Amino acid sequence: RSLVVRRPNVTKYTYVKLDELKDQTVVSLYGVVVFFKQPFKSRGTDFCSSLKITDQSNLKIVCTIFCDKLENHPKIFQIGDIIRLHRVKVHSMTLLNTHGFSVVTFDGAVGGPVEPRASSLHFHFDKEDRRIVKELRSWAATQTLRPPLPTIPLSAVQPRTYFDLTCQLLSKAVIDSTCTLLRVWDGTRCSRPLLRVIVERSSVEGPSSFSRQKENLIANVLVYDNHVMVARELKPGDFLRIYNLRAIPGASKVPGLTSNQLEDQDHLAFHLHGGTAYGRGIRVLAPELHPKWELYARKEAKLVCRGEPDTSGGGDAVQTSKL
DNA sequence: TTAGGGTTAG
Repeated sequence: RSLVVRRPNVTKYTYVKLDELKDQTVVSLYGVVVFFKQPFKSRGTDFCSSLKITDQSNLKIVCTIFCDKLENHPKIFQIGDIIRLHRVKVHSMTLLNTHGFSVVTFDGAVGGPVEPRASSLHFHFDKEDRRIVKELRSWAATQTLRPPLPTIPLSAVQPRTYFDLTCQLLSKAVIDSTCTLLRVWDGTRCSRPLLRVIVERSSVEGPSSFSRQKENLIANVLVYDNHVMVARELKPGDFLRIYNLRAIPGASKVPGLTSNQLEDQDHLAFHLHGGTAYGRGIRVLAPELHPKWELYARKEAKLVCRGEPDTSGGGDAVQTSKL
């Protein structure tokens, strides 16, 4: 009988800076995200994540990740997120994932918890990683890495603008092969009236109607083309960030029926147009990025209901669990 | 292989 002593995995990763990249080599590195697209279906067999990263060398390097499984793509939610890439290959000053590739991301906020968001089941993470993340955060804080679009609440949305929306999906409905309706809220009331979109009850996933008070808080988001297949995977109750969403006044050219075309002239609809320009896309948010719904929603419920109890039965104030 | 950032045009 023999005793097998399993040595701990002592794989030591060496991380290079972006000004140390040599063509055709396989490297591991840390960076700060300065641009990203959520994974989108390529014309080949894989999803594609397209991003640009930087570090203390101040170079900006494009990185492209092809992977057939969505969950293996980097979990990036905003400009300034920290990313760690293992085994990417340098191709004429761009990076491509290669065999054995793995990725972990972190929020970029100085002083925040260093919580790894891994895209693989097993990953290495130790004190040294913690140190590098903190170092990169501090450096990034001295740079100007503002996102091109702010994440703003519905209450601050202006017509004819593009913005990122953090919200909860309440229900969804397939409208046709190129368009899906997402009914969402973020606990704030839009300063403009919201367009109503009427769909067949049978096509709705999730509740098909809500209390009148709640309806006033629900934004109808029409997602088109390539976003339809991402929308298919979403479940009512999911917390989402929708990138490069566009607020459009008026009921014209909205597929399906709206309640009253004339009356709804100035009502806001939200369109997620086809394509991935400007990082346009949808992402389910990691739990640590879930907004503080109780605070938002309770406050809003008071404003809306003026202290009167909600009539929907479930209560409008909090929707933290699956519906 | 695929994409190779830089607004749909509903």
